Amino acid sequence: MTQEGGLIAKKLNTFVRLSEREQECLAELQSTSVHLPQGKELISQGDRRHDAYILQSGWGCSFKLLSNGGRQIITFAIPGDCIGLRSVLLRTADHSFSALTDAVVSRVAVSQMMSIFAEFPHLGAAILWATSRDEAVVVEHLASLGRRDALERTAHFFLELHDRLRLVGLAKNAEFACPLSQYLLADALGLSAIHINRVLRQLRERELLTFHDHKVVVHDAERLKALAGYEQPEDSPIVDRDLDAHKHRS
Amino acid sequence: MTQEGGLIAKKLNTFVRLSEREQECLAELQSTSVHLPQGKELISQGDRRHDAYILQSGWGCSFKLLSNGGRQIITFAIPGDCIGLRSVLLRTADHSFSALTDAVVSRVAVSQMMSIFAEFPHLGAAILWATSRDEAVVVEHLASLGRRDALERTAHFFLELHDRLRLVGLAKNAEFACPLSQYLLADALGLSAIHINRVLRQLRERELLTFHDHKVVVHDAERLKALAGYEQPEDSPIVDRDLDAHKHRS
DNA sequence: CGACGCTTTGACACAACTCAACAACCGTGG
DNA sequence: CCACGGTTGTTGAGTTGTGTCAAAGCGTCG
Repeated sequence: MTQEGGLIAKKLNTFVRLSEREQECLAELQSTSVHLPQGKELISQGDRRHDAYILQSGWGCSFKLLSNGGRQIITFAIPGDCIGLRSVLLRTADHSFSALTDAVVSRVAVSQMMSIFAEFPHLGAAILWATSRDEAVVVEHLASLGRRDALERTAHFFLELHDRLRLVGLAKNAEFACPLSQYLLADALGLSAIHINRVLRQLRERELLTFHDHKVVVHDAERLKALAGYEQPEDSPIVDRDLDAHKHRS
Repeated sequence: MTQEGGLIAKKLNTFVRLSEREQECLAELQSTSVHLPQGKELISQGDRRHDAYILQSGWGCSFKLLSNGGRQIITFAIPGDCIGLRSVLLRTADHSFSALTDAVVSRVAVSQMMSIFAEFPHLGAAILWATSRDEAVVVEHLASLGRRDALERTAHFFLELHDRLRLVGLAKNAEFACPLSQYLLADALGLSAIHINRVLRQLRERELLTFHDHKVVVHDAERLKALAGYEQPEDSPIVDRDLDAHKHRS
């Protein structure tokens, strides 16, 4: 509910309860905001060194351009997500990021990130948790591309997106706004746009899910989950004792 | 060359030069070693809480079992790799890990990991770098599954594996030992074992690469890279100044 | 020796791709 | 106001890459 510290604070609070000072630290990180027009490329594959960002509002996507002419979207970024955190330590960016809608981001320098770990290890751990969760999403995505057919894959994608949006309060129970085109879905799911269209029709005809007019409606979550082989992630907070264990050692 | 600190030290040294004390710290982490027989499952999908490990010798793989009966191998682990580091903070393991050959690992508790970040931030950053690099591999893998055909995908896989093995000194210039079966390749590359066989034959007939008798020989690296659209990762060390920047701030 | 795991090959089936055409829906400018 | 081009969505017909099924070859090991 509290917006102090932005949507990322809301997300991290799911993991560990953040103290006043940690909330403030998060809020400070996001004090300067940059506006990105739709289509703007924030990070480009091959950039020599880049910062990380926190997405305040709008949607984006990180993707790779392949030498065979294809494009693979790694993940869509929604408000409250960290951008480029994974690759700040790499010498060159291994992927691009661009804004899919008008968006607002806050820049976070590598040095700021390092300070957080030094001064607020608790908050640092929460950020690492969010990063782990993001990577778990990427890994699920990988499994989808490798071993699920088009229908399962598409169903799984929307269920996952739904859960992520819920974490930051951007989805109602069975419905959410979704500014993606069928071309974008295709590049994310490793299919052709034409086939995505056919799959969406099937989902609609089976009365499982509707994707229309930038809005997704889940009509039968249970059957959809069964079809996709979807397993709910566990977002319950872990006990703080686990994180602080190292203080009491040796 | 120096084996102190194990193969992981060799790998991390590519990133930043580690001090004596940091080397010692790494060596201490690996002081206790556990032997894993071939096929042993070290981490199982759904485990409630698990530690991280460092793989000393042998090969392993992390994978997901899907409800549709399929299996997707996320990544193969080779000596010097961290295992399960990505998901230590998650409440339940999102994937399994098992030993593909007889193997030796060292267990690293979460609390030990946290202490490293507190006491040896430099070393912690090096570990984060290795983690980032591993994730970059996963992301490339994702792009392969989504947007490369069977031939490109297989070629790309072997080139990447070759580079990873070189980082820990386990590959000669054009040749390396590889204890994988065609079934394992299939589950990693999202293909059927039968089709993998056809692809391998094609690579052999085109005199690009041979996979036989647990040994891979690269016959024409240049043409293979062109076919796969492979881009060499940059492993040059970044300047230490970047990492230490936060010490001199505010 | 036979049993088993892994590899290899052929014939056929099917999921997903490509090409081509058209329909709906914009915002823009005449 | 309507005509317009551009983008996105929809559908059909034919092609192709990859999966499935079946069977045989070959090491290895008990």
